[in-house]
Amino acid sequence: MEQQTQQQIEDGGNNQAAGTNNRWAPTPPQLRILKGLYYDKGFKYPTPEQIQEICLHLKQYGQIEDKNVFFWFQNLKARERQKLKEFRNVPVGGSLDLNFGSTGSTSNYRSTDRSIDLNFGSRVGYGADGSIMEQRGEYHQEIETLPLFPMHGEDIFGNMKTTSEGGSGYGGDSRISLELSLNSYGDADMV
Amino acid sequence: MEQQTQQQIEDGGNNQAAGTNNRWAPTPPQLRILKGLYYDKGFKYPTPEQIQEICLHLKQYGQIEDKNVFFWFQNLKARERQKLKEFRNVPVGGSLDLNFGSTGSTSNYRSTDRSIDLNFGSRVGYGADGSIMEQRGEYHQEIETLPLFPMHGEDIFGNMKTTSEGGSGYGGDSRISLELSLNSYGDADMV
DNA sequence: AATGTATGAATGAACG
DNA sequence: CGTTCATTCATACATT
Repeated sequence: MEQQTQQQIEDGGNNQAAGTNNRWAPTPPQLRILKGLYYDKGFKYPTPEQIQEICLHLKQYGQIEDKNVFFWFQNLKARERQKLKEFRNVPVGGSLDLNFGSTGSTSNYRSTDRSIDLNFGSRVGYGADGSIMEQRGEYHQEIETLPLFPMHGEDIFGNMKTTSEGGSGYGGDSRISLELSLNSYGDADMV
Repeated sequence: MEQQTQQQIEDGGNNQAAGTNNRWAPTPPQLRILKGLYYDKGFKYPTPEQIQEICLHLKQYGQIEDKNVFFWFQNLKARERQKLKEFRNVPVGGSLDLNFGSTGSTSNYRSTDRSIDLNFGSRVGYGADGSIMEQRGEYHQEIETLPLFPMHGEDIFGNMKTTSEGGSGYGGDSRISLELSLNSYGDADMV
């Protein structure tokens, strides 16, 4: 699969053919960066703040909004997980029986028992140097202030950024640095 | 739809011309079964488990993967919706027969069981166009955890270094630092 | 060959 | 978050 011949119509900035194209499509550079974050950095759970940072950075490579970044991560996570699960042998059917669950059926427990750290401070933490340190704590991230933005609407983010920084107390410049490793992410995908 | 004038001559079996042919095409038996499920059984929303079961069953009729089944259902549903939509815009001039082709069993249920009756050998004649009826809003059958799978499976750089907790992962890891060289902010690297 | 059509595949967006 | 919808891209055949 992966037909790469697909031309993503990278409107190098804002080629929005007025009214014709509403759907955002990542430009190659944007995609490269996003993939770099996701795969290289293992950065999969960006907080609203981080989404903004990323989005802001990606703007120089083409038109893009916060929600696009948000969806991009959401979709990738969802699809990756889906793909991953297809392995379990899941016969359980009338015609295709199963019986004796031999085969290392990877019991994917959602264990709530983690003997390790309890000091989950799931909440994002900003390093002193300004780098963002975070990553989901599994379970349910109860980031109190996390609004879970999307949902139809345009300004989903309108409320989170802007003025207050919330508890971070990190005003103004929460600059992040993306150390983009020039990997061959660019698709150039196969086929 | 399907103005069956086309005889998609897919080598009824296994055309895998190594490397040359990547795109899956249902073999006649597979197509017959799939359509039977969709039209006869009104089976339109297979769960991941059911998809696997169907796929497994169809394997005896030719090479096939879960995602193929997944896409098949997705596309069929989408295209019927699309067609119905078009109908509404048609300048109602002639005779749009809204055939309610209830080919036999009207079982429009979302089987609460994982077993799918693939043993119906009845050939159906769904040559008609949108004759599908609504079925949305059905209740969900909470089986357990659901997988799914689509999406490309490219692992080009398969770095995935991160935690990849996959499911139970509660790695202490989860701590990345997003370093985005902001220096490129001013850079005019427009695509 | 060029054009049209059916359909597999991919993915952004949105729902519950 | 898992699932579904909407659009679009890509490609195999079919048609003329």
